[in-house]
Amino acid sequence: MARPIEFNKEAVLMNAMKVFWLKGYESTSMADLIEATGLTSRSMYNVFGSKNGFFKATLDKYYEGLIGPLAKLEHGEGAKAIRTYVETISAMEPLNGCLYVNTLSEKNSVEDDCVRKVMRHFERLESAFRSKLEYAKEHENFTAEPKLRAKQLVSMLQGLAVYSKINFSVEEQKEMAQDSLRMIGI
Amino acid sequence: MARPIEFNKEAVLMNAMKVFWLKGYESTSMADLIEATGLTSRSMYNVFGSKNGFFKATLDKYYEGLIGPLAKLEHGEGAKAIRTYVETISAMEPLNGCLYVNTLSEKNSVEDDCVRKVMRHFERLESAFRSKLEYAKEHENFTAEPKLRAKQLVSMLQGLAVYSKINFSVEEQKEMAQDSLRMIGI
DNA sequence: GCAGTTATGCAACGAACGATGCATAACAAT
DNA sequence: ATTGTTATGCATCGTTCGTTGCATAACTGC
Repeated sequence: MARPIEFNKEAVLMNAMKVFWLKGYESTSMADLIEATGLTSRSMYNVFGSKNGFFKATLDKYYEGLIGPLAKLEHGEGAKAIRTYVETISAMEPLNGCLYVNTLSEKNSVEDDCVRKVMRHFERLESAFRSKLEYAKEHENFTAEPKLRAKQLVSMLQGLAVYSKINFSVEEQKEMAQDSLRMIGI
Repeated sequence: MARPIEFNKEAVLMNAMKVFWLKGYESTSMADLIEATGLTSRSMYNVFGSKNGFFKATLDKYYEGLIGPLAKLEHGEGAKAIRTYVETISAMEPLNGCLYVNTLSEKNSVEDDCVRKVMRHFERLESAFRSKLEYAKEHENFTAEPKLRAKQLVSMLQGLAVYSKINFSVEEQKEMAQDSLRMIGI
């Protein structure tokens, strides 16, 4: 029917995501995105509508790297599922912390729909943790309060994302996550 | 000698700090600061030199609220000192998380001297934790690895600052901090 | 009261920001 | 080959950004 799109949308989103991840939403300019993606300003606006729309699309791209482990956690059972999840996440290279955590830090700068997307993810994660911990309390040798410890797990991962900005080492990150699991009692 | 300054520097810094804290460095404009402080643009530049200089001064203002508990921690002894510190920090109202943690999240947007200031603080905190934990291992009933657990303590507090953006409740924050101390073993 | 010094008030700077108008190019359907 | 539709290339929009020049005001020391 019409002229086809020339660029690879997935590659464009991946490159844009890395820029937002590295620089943050506010301090990433359209010029930065143009340089990183090779798109023209006009094409970006045709496809994504606005800077915020573009950012939202890159959040979805980032989510693609999160949903796998999360789904596996949700469909898993007990402490084992949690260990697997935490080990997977803590082994990821933190290009610049975690894009979702960075977005929370910038929450008063980015538009609401983006913040809500991020918050929903963390709520879903906490809920999954709680569910697995409740199972572990009933059928395994976990004794603490699932609701509180689920919060601790989320908060712990968020803390790691921040800490990685001070002391970046995947090995250390993994070690800290392992120790956290031990402390939490799973 | 010359015309005296008309504004109250401490009040100006306090108001500016709150704006940076709420909105972040990048998305705080000079216009925002003018509105919040009542200063004219010209006076701000006379005193602080630049937006970054102004921000650095507000970081110092924020630090005034941190140095008290930190100094008390450093001069204290063993697990008790750590408990006191964590309880004090977790009882603070997180206007919008923690300004220092927010600054780390924006670390690729703010100038180096500001980031270094923040990083030095967390390094100093971690070092203080380690020192107290080493004492606790020798003279009290603490058994874990001080170096690793000191990192956990810093990371835990940073995690709390992020988590407070999702679920803001000082009571819950205090509860989580208490539980963290329990988990860490002090 | 005059000289020296610094803060303030006002206006405006150039640059960068996000976003858009419009002519043209590239395709599919007929 | 013509028509309809949408992407691209290019120029540029109006705003907001951080920052500054300059005349004047407010003070101290002599």
